[in-house]
Amino acid sequence: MEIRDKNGLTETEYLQQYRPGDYERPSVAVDTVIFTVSSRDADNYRRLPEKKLQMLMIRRGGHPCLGQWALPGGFVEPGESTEQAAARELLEETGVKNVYLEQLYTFSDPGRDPRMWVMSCAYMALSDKSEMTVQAGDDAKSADWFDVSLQCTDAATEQMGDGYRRTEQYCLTLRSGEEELSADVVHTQIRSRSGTQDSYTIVSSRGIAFDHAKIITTALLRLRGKILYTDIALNLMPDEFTLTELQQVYEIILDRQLLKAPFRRKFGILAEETEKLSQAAGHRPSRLYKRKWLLGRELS
Amino acid sequence: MEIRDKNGLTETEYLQQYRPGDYERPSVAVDTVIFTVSSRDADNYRRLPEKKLQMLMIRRGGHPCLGQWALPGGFVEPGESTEQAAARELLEETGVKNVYLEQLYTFSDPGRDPRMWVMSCAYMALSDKSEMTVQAGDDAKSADWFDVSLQCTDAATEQMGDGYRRTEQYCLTLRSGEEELSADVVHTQIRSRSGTQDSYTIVSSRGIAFDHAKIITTALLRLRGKILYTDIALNLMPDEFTLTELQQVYEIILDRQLLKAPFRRKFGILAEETEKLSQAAGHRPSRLYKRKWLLGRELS
DNA sequence: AGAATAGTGTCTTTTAGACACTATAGT
DNA sequence: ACTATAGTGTCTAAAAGACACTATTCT
Repeated sequence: MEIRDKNGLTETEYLQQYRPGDYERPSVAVDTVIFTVSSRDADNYRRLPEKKLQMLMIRRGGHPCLGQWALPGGFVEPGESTEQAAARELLEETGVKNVYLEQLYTFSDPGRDPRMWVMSCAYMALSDKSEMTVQAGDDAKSADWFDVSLQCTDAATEQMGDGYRRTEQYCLTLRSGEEELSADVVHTQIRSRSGTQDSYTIVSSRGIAFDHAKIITTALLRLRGKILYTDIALNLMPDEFTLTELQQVYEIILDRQLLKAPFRRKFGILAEETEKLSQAAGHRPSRLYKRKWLLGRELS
Repeated sequence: MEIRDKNGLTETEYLQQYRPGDYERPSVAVDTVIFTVSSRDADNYRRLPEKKLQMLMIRRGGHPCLGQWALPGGFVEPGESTEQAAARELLEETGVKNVYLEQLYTFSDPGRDPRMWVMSCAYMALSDKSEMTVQAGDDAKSADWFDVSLQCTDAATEQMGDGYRRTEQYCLTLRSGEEELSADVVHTQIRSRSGTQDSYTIVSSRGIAFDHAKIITTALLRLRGKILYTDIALNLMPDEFTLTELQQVYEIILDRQLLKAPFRRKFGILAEETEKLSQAAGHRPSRLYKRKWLLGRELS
């Protein structure tokens, strides 16, 4: 680079003399919503085990939000990307590694952390290992899997002169043994010619730290949307699985029943037959499948 | 809050005595890819004007990347969200306001800015006002609209033991009068049971500052995907437009021709008839439409 | 035998793709 | 009359939805 700026400096010279200003900078954290699917045997020996969507939360051992549950996460360190930070924090705080990780959204509302200016670059992780070594972190923290349920309790659209405003109310519930956390989150969309506004507002949050109910809701809605046109759901499956299990995973994520035949036509291409059959079912055994990669193609 | 932590402090007391640590923090910038559609009259009086997809770039007046072109953007200030920062910078640097704005991705590779640790929370904006008051910013900066073209020049998928690696090579070209900027960007996807990696790499960049070629490519691919199942393309249209114009916008974004009848069946529901007809065409005039809001529903 | 799930066949409806045909203003 | 676009009709192929039927294992 031989170009010189108005002070007569080349780029190399400029960089050598460059001193960062001392304006205020935000802290940048990463927080990860990590989903898994658990199986619990049914009461009836004939029936298939019941599946549940679960996510990992960590109990806070200090202020703020002491005693509440937060997403695994932490601050990004110099020299690493947010993605590396998310993977590192997941490993440090919970022992989880080798998972599917995708950037979700960056939350930056001023005041989302009462201590100081903190942005959170949120990630969504998917993993099949229900029996992961979830090791508690350092001080008085404990990690636990929570059953997740997100229900749309109300939705309304009102026309405005030049556009509309739509509000969707969601009730998020997390359950783990005794513990029951919940939050009401309202998603407001305003659309008009003069702009757009999309905001999630936490109406009430019982036991969920910071704005993490917002992050979890965003992750769940993203997951619901994406399993219909990508193969990410396969990251939730073990090495070998039956097509019925795959369908159950879709059903708990979408929170609705699907028909067997059309499901197999559409999503069967994500799986490849093995020679094996499921063992010791109280009924006809089922063929086991393994993941078939889409090789960059899209679904449907 | 009456709960006390291990030091016996309540949350209020804790927050009062809290002092942020002096660990290193990144600067956080916002950068916005703003797209518009321009019309240029054809040589033949009968033919429709030709449409082009355009985006706004700003010439850098200082190091680093002096003389190259960068996305409009700047640093997030205390007390504002990234979305507010993106809107503010867009207004300050280019005079553009009231546009559709959506968060794109947060770029955080260490070393993406040679001066210091800077993350960029990137936004995509869509607007119809081709005749926006694009006022140059402060020092020696100039803003200009560039015609955009993104072509996939090569794609390959190679199977790996337990998964695959796919690489897609894109050639991005930006043209404005004399100025021609271009970059080759490779999108690599690695998928396997033990994780996922998605990276954009800038192979070469001619005239585009920092990693902005990456951001632009991401925005274009997002736009291509989203116009097929949302109504965001309507943000690129003026108040009144013909269905052929709408189709042209889809065609320049997708970079392929569409058939008229199926296009109207699928996307015609995004528009509402007016009484007016287009004027002074060298052929049969066409009905003008205005935007019809989807009211939160999905397309197709 | 009976219960529960596994797996497939097929009918209908909807949507996408392709193409041809008619309509209409301006020169 | 001719040109270029406007707008619609319709045939075909593919995909989605719904449901019924057969198959198989365990108790």
